Amino acid sequence: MAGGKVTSQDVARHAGVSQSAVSRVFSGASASAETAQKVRRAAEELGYRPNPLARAMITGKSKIIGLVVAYLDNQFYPLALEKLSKALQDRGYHILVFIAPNAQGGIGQIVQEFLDYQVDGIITASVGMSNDLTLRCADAGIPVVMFNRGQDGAGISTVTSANVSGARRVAEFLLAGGHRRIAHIAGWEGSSTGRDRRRGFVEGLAARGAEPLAIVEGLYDRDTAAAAARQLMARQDPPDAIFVGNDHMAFAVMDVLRGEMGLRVPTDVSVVGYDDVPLAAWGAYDLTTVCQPLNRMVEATVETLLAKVDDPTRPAQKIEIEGPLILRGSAYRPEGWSGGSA
Amino acid sequence: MAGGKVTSQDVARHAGVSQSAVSRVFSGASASAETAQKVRRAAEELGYRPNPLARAMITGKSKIIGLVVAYLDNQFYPLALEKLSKALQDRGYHILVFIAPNAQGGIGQIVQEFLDYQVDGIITASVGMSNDLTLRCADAGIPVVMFNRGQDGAGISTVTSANVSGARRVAEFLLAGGHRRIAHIAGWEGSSTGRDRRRGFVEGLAARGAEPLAIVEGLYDRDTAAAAARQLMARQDPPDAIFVGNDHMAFAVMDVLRGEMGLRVPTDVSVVGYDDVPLAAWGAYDLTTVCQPLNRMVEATVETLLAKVDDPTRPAQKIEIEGPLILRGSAYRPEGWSGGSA
DNA sequence: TCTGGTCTTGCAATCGTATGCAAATATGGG
DNA sequence: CCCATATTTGCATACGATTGCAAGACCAGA
Repeated sequence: MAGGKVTSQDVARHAGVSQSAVSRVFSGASASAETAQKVRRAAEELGYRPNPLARAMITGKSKIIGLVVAYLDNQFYPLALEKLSKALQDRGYHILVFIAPNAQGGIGQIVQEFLDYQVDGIITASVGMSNDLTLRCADAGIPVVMFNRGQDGAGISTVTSANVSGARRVAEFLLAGGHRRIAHIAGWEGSSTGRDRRRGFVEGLAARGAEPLAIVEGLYDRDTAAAAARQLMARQDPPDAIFVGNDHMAFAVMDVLRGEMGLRVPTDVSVVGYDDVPLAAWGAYDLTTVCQPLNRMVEATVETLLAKVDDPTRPAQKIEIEGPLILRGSAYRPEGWSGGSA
Repeated sequence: MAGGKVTSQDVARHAGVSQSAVSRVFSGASASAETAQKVRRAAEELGYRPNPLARAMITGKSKIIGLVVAYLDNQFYPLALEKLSKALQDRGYHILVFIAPNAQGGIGQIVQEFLDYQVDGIITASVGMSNDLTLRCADAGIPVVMFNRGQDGAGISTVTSANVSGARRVAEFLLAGGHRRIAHIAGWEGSSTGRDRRRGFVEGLAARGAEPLAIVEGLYDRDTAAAAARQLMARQDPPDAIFVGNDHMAFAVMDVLRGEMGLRVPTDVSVVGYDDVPLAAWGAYDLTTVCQPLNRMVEATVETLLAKVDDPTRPAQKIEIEGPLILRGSAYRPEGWSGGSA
């Protein structure tokens, strides 16, 4: 209890066994019941805890997972961070977190530091990795899972929601609501989510013989999205519905429509978002949106990652999870729409 | 470039020097210019990077800071996490993050694991630590700074904003605005911020010969705050102004007032929050609130912590930072009020 | 050229644990 | 009761760095 550091040596002496015996007891290797008993007892009395760093040096396993996150101002990611963290904590892992800098090159730096610390695996949340980086990780035997971001190339595991079909459902929903001038404020085209949602939306309209009034880039950024909204509404034929690439931008759009332009939502314009962050359910926005099933995405991410930590020969997986359309007050709700099943 | 791990031994061989020479070059110890040159070159060619775990074992310094965060659904904390993280990254530190479980005992567990990993310091964001825990850390020689949470007892450093004076200013502001029935939905009384804001508010009113209409606990929780708002407005003499213990709860209160009860803010009721999270500036809420100067708080936190990491003999500090009242549209703004200087 | 001092450098021990190997002990079958 | 086999245990080494110590290299002054 007192003093600083108790080592396995100390425990060994106290228990009258060898240091290797202590090590074996704590690393789960075989040991007689009697020895285990003595060791545990001695450890208890001395307040011994195995040193994970020393352990990591030998085994190569640090019980640390590296996590890179980018946009913490979008409420979706703090939540993802929270749930990922908890899920990993529950399984005895720890999290080394990096906030990704905007600079593109920065991610390489970060991965390198992860490798330095011998993390057992890496999760990137909405952050892209170049191919040579993924290669470096594979080379070092460190599994990577990309969360909420798809990536071509067979080497890398990804977990996303079903963005194409989700966006397609939005298109159907808005058409069914009688809207005829439907615009889209898209996410960043450099991200798979941005591209997929856009594609699903266009396909959904096309399947019913319609096409978008306009598509403007929103870059997942509030200011850009707000500007996009102003641009759309300044047209001679302004949209009667806007599908926005995520909730974070949708809030900005609603602020512009209602605050700056005095329009009513959904009476004048219907707005639909994507993500279903908690804020979307709050009274001030009451946003109709496609749910990304965070819990299941997190579960799948952790599952996939740890499976590959335990067995590095596992092939990469691309997991896609369906989420329902959540009907709220920001978009006209046609008769008979029940929220689109998951 | 190829293969897995390059050790200082490899570099030594490649450069034709001893392994200790390599170590000295990379740990900043003295070495002749010529040797340094050879070593760096060899390291470059082989792609060598010092192993921080091995280094930590000997020096005891891991370049890791432990960070505990609790309420990630309150926008203030993701931002704090982001800025703390960036500030520490910039100074060459890494962050081991734990999401605090609701259970009180959990924090002890977490601190223990931090100690296991030999973190160089600990930051707790809005998380309390019992005295025996702080003692354990001090005992292990690990500095702790509490962010946005005060604590009695001389042993522990804290960084907060000036909650008492901030809340006092709110009281003056609301009185100056002609409000006479002013209620308070308080934060959790178990936290210093909750207590200080409440106290400042009461003192501010008292200084002008007024007293609060009512004070209800909000526990920094949306649902609880919403219930508190309903309770207040159900009175025979409902408040004409509500000072809410933080922005996160204030949003819930506004949702109730406007959404459920059809009241207008600030015409029917003025609402003032605390924190000035980004969402407070968004059109849908446009919340008058006291700013917590996040950047300066983060700077002070990191500064204080690292100073003590470098020099463990430094005494604990209690730092308090003033923040201005931000005037927006959720509260009636009396003539001549300029926003209350910082 | 020799002496005294400062800089460099290599050797070897160390941090705390895991693990291969061989010796010792326990177990079981005939 | 003995031999073959299975477990358990301790010894010694390794992981990849840092660091005290002593020996070697170097420089300047006399």
